[in-house]
Order: sequence, then structure tokens, then C-alpha cells
Amino acid sequence: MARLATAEKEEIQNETRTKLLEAAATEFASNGFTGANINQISLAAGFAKGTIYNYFPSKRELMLALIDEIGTNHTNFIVQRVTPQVGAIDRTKTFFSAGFEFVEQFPEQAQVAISAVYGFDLEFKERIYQAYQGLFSLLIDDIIGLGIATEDFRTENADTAAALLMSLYLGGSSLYSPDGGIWFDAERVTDFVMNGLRKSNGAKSET
Amino acid sequence: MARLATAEKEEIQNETRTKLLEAAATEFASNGFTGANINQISLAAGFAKGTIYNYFPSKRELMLALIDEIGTNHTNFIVQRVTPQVGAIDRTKTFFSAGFEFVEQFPEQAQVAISAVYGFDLEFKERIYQAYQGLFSLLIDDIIGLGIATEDFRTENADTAAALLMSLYLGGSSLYSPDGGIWFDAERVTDFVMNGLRKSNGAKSET
Amino acid sequence: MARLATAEKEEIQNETRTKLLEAAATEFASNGFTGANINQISLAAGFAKGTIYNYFPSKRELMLALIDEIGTNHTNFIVQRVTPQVGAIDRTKTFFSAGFEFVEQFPEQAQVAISAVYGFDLEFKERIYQAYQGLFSLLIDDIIGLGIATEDFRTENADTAAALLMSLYLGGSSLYSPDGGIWFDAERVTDFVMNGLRKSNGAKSET
Amino acid sequence: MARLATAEKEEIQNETRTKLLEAAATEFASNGFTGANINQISLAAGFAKGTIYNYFPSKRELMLALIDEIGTNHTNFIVQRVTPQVGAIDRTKTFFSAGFEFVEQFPEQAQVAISAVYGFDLEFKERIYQAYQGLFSLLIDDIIGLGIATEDFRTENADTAAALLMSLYLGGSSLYSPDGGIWFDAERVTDFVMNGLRKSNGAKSET
DNA sequence: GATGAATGAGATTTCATTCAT
DNA sequence: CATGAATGAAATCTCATTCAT
Repeated sequence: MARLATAEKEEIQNETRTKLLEAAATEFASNGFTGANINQISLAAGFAKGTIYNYFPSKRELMLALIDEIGTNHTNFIVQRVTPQVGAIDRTKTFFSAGFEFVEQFPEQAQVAISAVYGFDLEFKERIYQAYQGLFSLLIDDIIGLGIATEDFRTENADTAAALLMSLYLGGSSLYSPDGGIWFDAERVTDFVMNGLRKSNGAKSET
Repeated sequence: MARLATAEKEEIQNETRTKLLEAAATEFASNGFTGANINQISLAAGFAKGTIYNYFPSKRELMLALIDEIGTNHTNFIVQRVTPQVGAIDRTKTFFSAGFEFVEQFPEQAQVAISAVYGFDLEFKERIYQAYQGLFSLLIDDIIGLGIATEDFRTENADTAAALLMSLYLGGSSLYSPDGGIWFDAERVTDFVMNGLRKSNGAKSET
Repeated sequence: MARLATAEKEEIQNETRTKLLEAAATEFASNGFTGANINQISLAAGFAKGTIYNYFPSKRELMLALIDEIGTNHTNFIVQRVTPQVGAIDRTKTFFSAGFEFVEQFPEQAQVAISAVYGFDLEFKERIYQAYQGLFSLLIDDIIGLGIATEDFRTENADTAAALLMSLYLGGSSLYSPDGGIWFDAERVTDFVMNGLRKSNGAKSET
Repeated sequence: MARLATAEKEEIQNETRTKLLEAAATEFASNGFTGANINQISLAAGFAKGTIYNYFPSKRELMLALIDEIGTNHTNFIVQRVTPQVGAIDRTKTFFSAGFEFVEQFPEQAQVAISAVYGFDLEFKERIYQAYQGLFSLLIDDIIGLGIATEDFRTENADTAAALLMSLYLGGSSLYSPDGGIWFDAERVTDFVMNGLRKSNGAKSET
């Protein structure tokens, strides 16, 4: 009796937790952390207002849990699409296309992540960087490092290059709006990343 | 006494307004818009709690005024340093070096601007884009447009290129911390912007 | 199975009830009635949150049951030690020494009782007075009444004298701390009770 | 203009503070610290609910301020009546009569003080002991010490004797009810304090 | 024009209690 | 009989805003 009930209960708990995190993403994306109403999150998830406190000890801890969740989702989403690609250039392109796809599919998660990266709250900033560790590894090792190894890329400080790519990705993502779609496309960004702006190369561009 | 004092009075008012805006920048940079304490702003500026309402009708209007102020400051600061440069490439480099210098000199204004650009509040976002109109014009017309005209730059959609440069600038700025200084340097970013990552061009970099 | 197990079941229930009351004493002693956490009591007793409601209909009823329990314990503890003594004076001394011993052995019960006596909640006050009925009887009949009968004690209103002794007892008990032990000792208090402060014994009494 | 307005404002502030403390005494006396409703205190004092936070940073700080206030009032009330008396015996009697008078005039303050002395909250306990410092000095030096010096009192440890008297005073006070008046009278308590219970005056003490 | 006491809506958080399993 | 997820009333505390001086 005890064993089966336990498993079932755990599943219920997980479902509830997931619903709460989804509602939290919506609320934090619309109103920011301070402006979010935590009772509203519980209600939007289909529970009474107190329920959220059975799962998260405070509004701040909820936000941190959500950041972890988003970091994991976001990283997995992109890694799964990038790693099957073989060359550094295709991987770069896929990094942007998969990234923008994530933004289109989960705009609220993206907004929360971007706010955390560029916002004033240092704890959130630190946490999202941690949660994006896997994404930075992907960029540094499996994209830029690979490109340097295969001599597709000029020698570059891989960390700096990763930060630049991340800036372009998040900058592009922040221009997304549910109505107007995304502003940049992955091709164009990849072209820019590969070739820069300079013309006089004798050689030329792209994709 | 009354008549003559008008000019003096206006000057005092302007000073007060400026002090309030400076204190507001500090407070909004530390705590965000919703988290900022408006009484604290008035006190930090050296006035009593109520004074701020003699100058701004509401917290939100204060924020909007601050965004305008920052947009103007920021734009002027960069434009004044970029326009004396003659070529597109030097202008690009100066855009980044002047931009990062602004961040170092006025980190609070930069933080407020970045939060507005990447935050969830659509009114603030719209307002900061308006306030940066001059900066976008500089990028589109006087840097990228010029570069295309002089054939230093490959043909490119100037709007998109401007957005990419702006993303790199703000991304780099957001990594600034008063302690550790700025993370990117203007040279490296400019190199990336000019030449991208691709090696196989026969041609190469600079700086 | 059902029929025979009844006695066993009752015993288990009694054990559970006892554990809950012990945990309640600890919690109420530390945090007072309003500040006590009823879930915490159940957990501290080794049960889940809800269990306490299988034994007590509400937090208040739990407190009242605890007061009854403490009153009974406390009274029995002292009565059992006092009544074997033969004279009023030795009984008085034993009243204090046994009383202070109870406080040392069951400091949490003592704290709950003292809070009930001196606190603002009239229902608790009434209930603890009821629960101490036996203790008052002991004082009035078997100590003070006896002393008057044997002419060891001056004629006195026995009720008032009982209240005075009880005040001294509880006052002394409230100064107890687990670290520092008890502040008064029974000897000294008994001496005071017997002889008062006045030196000149040629003269006597009062007003 | 500034000077006069300042004085006036201070006076208003003091009045408000006093009203709030009075309302707090009533509320804390009726419901205890944890049970008290701080909004209700502000409303009962004739202000909006937020006003109390302009004067006291938290519910706990309000309680501590009230304890200080009561300690001062209580001590002054009794000291002013006791010190004009010349002998130790009259001073003792006056200690109790003045003390009971205070309880009759300010029953709520008395209840708060008693709850603090006998309650579970160690911070309140410590604070009320501090606030009663003057009362203990009065007892130890000006009543008991004096009595020992004038040989009215048997040699006694003055601290212990003071604690005993205080216990009798507070024990008696706790029996007060607005309806039924006080239970002990000062005469009777003083008689007990002077002469104890023992009849046989030829003999004395023990152990 | 500056002040700061007062306001009260609103937010987070706690927790006694219920009840389906 | 024990469990613990869910509930929602209620409490503390914050703070943007008003306004009389």
C-alpha cells in the first residue's frame, strides 16, 4: 500500500511543480521578478494561493529554481541540435537557428533568461551563468575550439569569441516579439559571424 | 525681488532636477524599477521625501525622464567621439572604445539603459529605443552606410548590421563590473566585427 | 483480528497521545500558544502533519488537554512528596523542595503552566486553576490548615496564605533556567515563609 | 518659520507616539504579543494602519519600546510614593499599596509587564528586568538594605528577599481583575512579609 | 519650493485545518 | 489510523502618493 501510493504521490508532486514553474515563467516574463505576483502564479497554475509555498520556500527561491530549469531546457534544446552537425561552420549556424527556434517556442523562458543576464540582480545573473555552463562549453569547446582545430576559424581567444556569439544570440532574441517574429535570421547572423563586415578581402563571403 | 529672481529660480530648479535624476540612476541601477524606493531617491539627492513629486508626477514618469536623459547623454558622448574620425573602420573602433568608456564613467546609467533594452517593460523598451535614435542613426548612416559607400564594408543590410553592433556593444557592457573592469576590449570586438571568425580568406586581421 | 486487538490498539493510541502531548509541551514552552506550530508538534512527535487532528480537535483543545495533563502531573508529583511528611513546617519545606524539583525535571511543563497562570488568556488561566485544584487543596487543608490546627502557624486566612505561597513558588520557578539552575532554594524560601523579615520578635504583627 | 514648525512637529510626533503606545498596551494586554494585531493598534489609536510603521520599525520593536515605557512608568510611580516614607516597614507597606494602586490604575500596563516577566520570550524577559532595574534598586537598597541597617529586618540576602517581594507583588497583581478588584491587600501581604506564618515567636528559623 | 506625517492598497508569507487516499 | 497535498484567511510590512504647513 505504502509503496505504490508513494510513487503516485511523487508524480503528482512533479506535475504540480511543473505547472507552477510554467505559470512562474509567464508571470516573471510579463512583470519581472519584483513586479510578479506570487499568488497570481499559484492561481494561474490552477491552485490556491498558498500552494506555491508547499513547493518553493520563497519568491526568490522560486525564481532561482526557474532559472535552473530554463538553463537546463535551453542548453539541452540547443546542444541536441548542434552536436549532430559535423563542421564548425554548420554548428555555428545551427547554434543560432536552434537558439532562435527555442525563443519562438518558449518566448517566456527566453525573456526570463535574458532579463536575468542583463538585469541588475547579481544573484540571478550568477545563477543564469551557472545554468548556461553547458551552453558556454558547447560554444567554447565544440564550436569555436573545433573551428580553430580544423582551421576553419582564425585563431581567437575562444572565451571572448563565445561571449561575442552569446551576445549576438541574446541580442537577437531580445528583438523577438510574439507578433512580429524574430528580427534576425540565423543565416544572416552566421554570415556576419563568419565574415565580419570587411569587404576588401580579395576573397568573399558566405553560405 | 520676485521678478528678477526668475532666472535664478530656474537654475536652482534645474540643479535640483539633475540631482534627483542622478540619485534615481543609482537607485534604479541597484534595484530595478519596481524595486527602487522613491523616497530613498529624494533623500539620496539631499532632499526630503516629498520633493521628488514637485519635479516628476510619478515614479514611472521619473523613470521615463531618466531614460530620455541617459539616451541623450549616451548618444552625445559617443557621437562626439565618433564623428571626428574619418573612415568607417576607425569610426567603428571608436564606437566601441567610446561606448565602453561611457560604461566605465557612468556605470549606473549604462545599467539602467541595458535593463530597459532587455527588460520586460515594453514602455521602457520603446522609450529607450527612441532615446537611442541618434545612436542608431550614427551606426546606420555614419558608420555602416559610410563603410558601404566607401566600399570598406561588404554590402549588408545596414539596419541588421546596426542591430548586431548594438548587441555586441550592450553584451560587452553588461559584462562590466566596477571591480573587474570591462571584459571585452574595443580592439578585439572591432577585429571580430571586421573579419568575423573565418580563417580561409587569404587575407587577415588588423590592429 | 479486529476484536482482540482492541486493547492493543488503545494502548498504541495512548502512547501516541502521550508523545504528542510531550512534543506539545516543548513547542508551547518555546513559542507560546499563538506562536506554536502545530505541524511541528506532530513532526517532533514522530508523526505526519495531520496526525495530531486524529487526537485533538484543534490547537486550542490540545493546549487545554496539555494544561490538564500538566496540572495532574504537577499536583501528583508534589502531593506524593508532601503528604508523607508529618508536621506543617516540614510539609511547607517539602512543598517548595518538591516543587522546585518538578521544575528541574520538567522545565517545559513548568513553563507552560506559568505562562498559563500569568498570561492574558482567560480560558487557559481558568483551566490551569482548575487543574491545580488539588495543589490548592493541599496548601489550604494539608499544610496551612494543619499548621493553624497544630498552632504552628499564626491564625491566617488560609486562602490568602495559599495564594502567597503559590506566588512564591511560581515566582521562584520562573527564575529557573536550564543553565543556571534554580535561583531560590527551598530552605531559604521556607525560612522567609515561616519567619518573615522582621527581626524584633518581642513585638509582633501589624497595622 | 523653520524653528517653530519644528517644535510643533515634534510635539505632534510625541502625541502620536504616546497614543500608539497606549493602544499597543491595550492590544498586547488582551491578546499577547503574538496574538496582537498591529494594524488594529494603529486603527485603535486613531490612525491608518500604516502609521505605526512611521514610529516603530516592527511589531517586536514596538513591544520592546512599550516594555521600556511601562518599566519607567511603573518604577517612577512606586518610587515616588515609597521614598517619602521613613522606615523600612512603612516603605515595605507602601511598596505593596502603591504597586497595587498602579495595577488598578493601569491594568493593561501591568498585564503586559507580568506577561513579559513570566512569558517564554527571553528577549522580553530580559528587557523588562532591565526596565525594572530601578524597582529592584528600590527594593534592595532603600527598603531591604535600609531595614537591615536599622535592624528592623533580620539579616537576609537582600537580592533574594527582593526577588521574594517582587514575586509576591506580581503574584498578587496577576489576581487582579477589573471587575473584582485586587485580591490581596497591601496590609495582609506586608504582615506576611514581616512576620511569616510561624506562631511560636520564642523559637526562630531553622536549618 | 520643500517638507515629512499620514495614508491605505497591496504584497509576501504563515499555518491551522481539511480530506482523499 | 496515518498521511501530507491543498486550502485560504489573516498577518506583517512596504511604499507610492497626497497634502497641510
